[in-house]
Amino acid sequence: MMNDHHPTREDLRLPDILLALGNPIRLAAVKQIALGECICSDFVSGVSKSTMTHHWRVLREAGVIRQRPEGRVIYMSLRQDDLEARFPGLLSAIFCADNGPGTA
Amino acid sequence: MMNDHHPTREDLRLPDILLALGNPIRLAAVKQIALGECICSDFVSGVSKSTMTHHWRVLREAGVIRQRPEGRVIYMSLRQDDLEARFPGLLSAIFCADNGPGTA
DNA sequence: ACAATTGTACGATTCTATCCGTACTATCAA
DNA sequence: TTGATAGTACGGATAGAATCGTACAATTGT
Repeated sequence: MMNDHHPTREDLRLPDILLALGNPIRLAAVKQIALGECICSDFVSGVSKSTMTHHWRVLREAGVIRQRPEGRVIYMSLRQDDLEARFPGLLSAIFCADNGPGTA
Repeated sequence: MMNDHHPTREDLRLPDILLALGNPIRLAAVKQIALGECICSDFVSGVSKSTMTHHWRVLREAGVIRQRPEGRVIYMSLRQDDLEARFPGLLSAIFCADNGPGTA
């Protein structure tokens, strides 16, 4: 069973969010989720399934994404409203940016 | 002697910058530097001098700050222009934000 | 009921971060 | 030249992150 703890909006902490996004795999994952709700297996990363489970957990526990189990899949979405409320402009700055060399 | 490598503007990488800022001590340090150029010993963190040296290095190598040795001190400043050029709006989003619980 | 699919849980390993103390270098002032 | 100051370098301890494989659980289709 999925440990489905999501922090409340008030409990979001900026350092945790920056740390969660400060990993190339997670940043890429979040960018993809930002384009539309998706399930775990939509994301191709080169790491194993269990490693991705770990990354999804980090993102969820930092409050970046929401996981919604439905049937045998888990839909993931960006917590855009919560993040915008607490850290205005942060997501758009991150998504608009060119990540830099070696981060394609 | 200080290892004074600073990445060029083009070499800045978003994940590295987010990772560098995703630490409460470094985030606080950067917020203070953003208020004006300062020297290492201006910053009171509760950790030792050598630990702060480590944090300054992480910030410098990520390209967040610039270190300018002068006499026996090192002036530190935010690389605001470079960061704004590469990641528009990122710094202001981070500095305007309320970090959240337990991050006073 | 059975098999396939989707993802988690757990343990192990490896790598990286954080942190400290001590020793050192460089600069400045007396 | 001697001493104080500002910071780095290095080695080591501890803790945390990333990764994998295997085993498991839940759901769905046959």
